[in-house]
Amino acid sequence: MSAPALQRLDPVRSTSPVAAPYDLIELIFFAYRDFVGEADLVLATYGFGRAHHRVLHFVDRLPGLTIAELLDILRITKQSLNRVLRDLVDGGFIEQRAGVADRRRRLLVTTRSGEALARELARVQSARIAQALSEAGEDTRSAVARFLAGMVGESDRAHVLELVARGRINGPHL
Amino acid sequence: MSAPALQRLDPVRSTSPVAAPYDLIELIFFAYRDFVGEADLVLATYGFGRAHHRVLHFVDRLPGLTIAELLDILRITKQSLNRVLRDLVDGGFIEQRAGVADRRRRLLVTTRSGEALARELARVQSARIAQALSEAGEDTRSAVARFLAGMVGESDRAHVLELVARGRINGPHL
DNA sequence: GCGAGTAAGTCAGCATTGTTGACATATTTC
DNA sequence: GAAATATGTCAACAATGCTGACTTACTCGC
Repeated sequence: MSAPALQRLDPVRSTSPVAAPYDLIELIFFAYRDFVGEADLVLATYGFGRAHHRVLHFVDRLPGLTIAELLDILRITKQSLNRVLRDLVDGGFIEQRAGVADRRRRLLVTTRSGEALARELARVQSARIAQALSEAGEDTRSAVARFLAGMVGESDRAHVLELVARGRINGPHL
Repeated sequence: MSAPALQRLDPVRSTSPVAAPYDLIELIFFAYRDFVGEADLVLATYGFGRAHHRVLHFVDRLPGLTIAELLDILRITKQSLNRVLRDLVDGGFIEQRAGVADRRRRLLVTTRSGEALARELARVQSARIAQALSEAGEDTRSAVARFLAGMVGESDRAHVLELVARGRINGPHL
């Protein structure tokens, strides 16, 4: 009598096909909704949107990034990118420099105010992450990082991990 | 000599202000990009987008959901919701029934084909989650769930956890 | 039963951010 | 010098958010 009861309490071990992890699917939605929503409020005071945030973030983290690399990270078209990049350049948040070895390339870097905005946005997102980690227990950090890395498409995973590591060795800005 | 070396290896314990967890910020972006991107491919074959997915998902998980509850979950306007809901109703994926106690309410339920589509989408997302969990180690599941719950805004957290639990007691569909 | 409040639907217009297609410019490479 | 490459740009369109204004149907309190 205890075996069937246990099985009922643990759907993951029920007969195939396996039950979907609906709790995680939904928590990812709610977590992401609030994670980006908070940054949106800051961005709105500058007249920017999420698209601007993504560009500013990666340029800040990977100074000297080229257009082609950025397109590869964001997976959008150059027309979409150019629209928001123009806003950031016109607003004095990002500067473009001609490439050294190849002058066709535009190396993107943040200006002083671009760096300040990028850090302000990182700060509010960091605070939320730090709070979530402290609630979940500090030992969950590496588990969460491994899980998130595993969610990235296999064909792109090595590239993503390389980018994340590249940004990190530039060191913390704060 | 070992103390400063350790400190350099653990920026979280460095002097305030604390270093931002850039790796997690970026992994959240890449993980979410690929998580929803895969479902988008399936949705496109039906002529639907992400907005349709969200509606279909929650109606499938919480049968009898009202418009007001759905608006509260998705945090969009009724005009935006109505646009995609109409597509789903016209396509025969969702049905509306008059409320029992209050006939002004529309109780939303999935049709047979709506349920099938919702499950197909849940299946591809489940596969990615299962793979990420197995790579990260199965013991990471609860840590990830706690972290994600902690990322939800505090004012909405109890509500979100209640919704996730409510969906769960309906039992796995597969 | 009547008036106020509530749940939902709708019309019109607009902003952001994605798309495709076509073409231009500057630079490098062979 | 020709072909390939990196980037920019114009135009049009689609998906999905938004605001504001108004309607319909129903419930509730008196």
